[in-house]
Amino acid sequence: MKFELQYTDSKTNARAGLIHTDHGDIMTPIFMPVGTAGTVKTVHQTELKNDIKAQIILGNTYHLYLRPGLEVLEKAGGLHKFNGFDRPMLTDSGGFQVFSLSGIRKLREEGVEFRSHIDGSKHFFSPEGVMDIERTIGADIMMALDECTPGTADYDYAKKSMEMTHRWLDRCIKRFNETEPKYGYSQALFPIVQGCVYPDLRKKSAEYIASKNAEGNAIGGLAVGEPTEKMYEMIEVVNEILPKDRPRYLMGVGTPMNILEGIERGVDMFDCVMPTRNGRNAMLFTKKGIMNMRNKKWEFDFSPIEEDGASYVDTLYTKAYLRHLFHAKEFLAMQIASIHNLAFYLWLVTEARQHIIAGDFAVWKAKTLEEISTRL
RNA sequence: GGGCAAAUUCCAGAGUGGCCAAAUGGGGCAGACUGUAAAUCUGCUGUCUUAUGACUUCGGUGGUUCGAAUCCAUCUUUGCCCA
Repeated sequence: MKFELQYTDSKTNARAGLIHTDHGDIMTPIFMPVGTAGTVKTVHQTELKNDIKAQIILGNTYHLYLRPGLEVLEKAGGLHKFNGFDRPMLTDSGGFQVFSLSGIRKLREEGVEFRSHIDGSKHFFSPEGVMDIERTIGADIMMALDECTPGTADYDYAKKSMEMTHRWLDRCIKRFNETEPKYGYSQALFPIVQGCVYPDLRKKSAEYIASKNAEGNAIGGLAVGEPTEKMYEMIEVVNEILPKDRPRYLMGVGTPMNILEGIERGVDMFDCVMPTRNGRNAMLFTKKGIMNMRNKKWEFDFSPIEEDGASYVDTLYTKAYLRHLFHAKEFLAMQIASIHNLAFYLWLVTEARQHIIAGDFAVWKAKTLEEISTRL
């Protein structure tokens, strides 16, 4: 993997760049659709590529390890061959599941033990084991195993958690360096900054992560219960330290507004379940604002979903029809909403990139932020 | 023609003297969702601009009772059975 920083905005920290991988290039800033179980829910790979114009998608170590399991993935020849998506992929390590599945896991220095959410069976994830799993999945970018600390953690907990994440990182790096990719293309390893909402911890973590000289760096443990302003503050503290010549990945974030704020603060990569999950739950993000497609107000609105929308579904279908599909609980509703939202997110970051290059990012951002935040 | 059973809030359907504006499910209305245990979850859903408040409802009418969706009489409608 190689990162090429192409433009830096003169008034903000926004950047435009290019990530080269063996599965193709990624223009940054970029949004990466989340495909936890080897699929971006309800969306075909052809739609992902041609309509949404996704340049890279995510997979998840915990989920793919449990199902379909490593034997299937290895015999398939890796996740790219298995799911038919031939563009870059990134796998999360299971660090987020330490947070989201906190009720069914035990954490210790050695690693984390999960009770499978599927059948209750026990599975131990060590940093070394996670590297092995990610090698088998074969994503272009592998994430180090971390503890995603809740945004509400107290200082002592956040400090201890961060320190363990650092020790886990060293073990990840060691194993990563001792092993080879399995399918003939290269894989990069991204470490993850933690430190909760505490600036001194974030600073310390960013320095530690930066010292590892990784091909790219991630900021984790944000948008997990802390106030949004704290999140922005932490991004600023961290990006002050993370190397400028490597991509910066803000994990799990976020709303379209969060993404613009992140870009302005020098973040290059984003992922979030919001466009797909909220889409499945009838929430649409558009250039003019946010719509709840279940609302009665759309009942007789036969105008296109979005006049100048980013994908074909926007003009192929009307608001009234999409509302009908949601009320009838038809699968197509979720498909349309997911394609629409993802296409919107990709449009947003592509547009941001163009304005960074054009030199008017700040002006564009201020105007866009207001428009897309409106409640329709 | 005779006998039996039933009619409940938008729908289905509990409730058979006070704790009933009435369970539950559906439907409807709105909200939430941030490295996906989520096609999920939450709230509201008789009227009164707020209610631990008032008022109007349980096929119609008339009774019994301190009090009725619940008991009685009668009418209407529906279903089943016998002719």
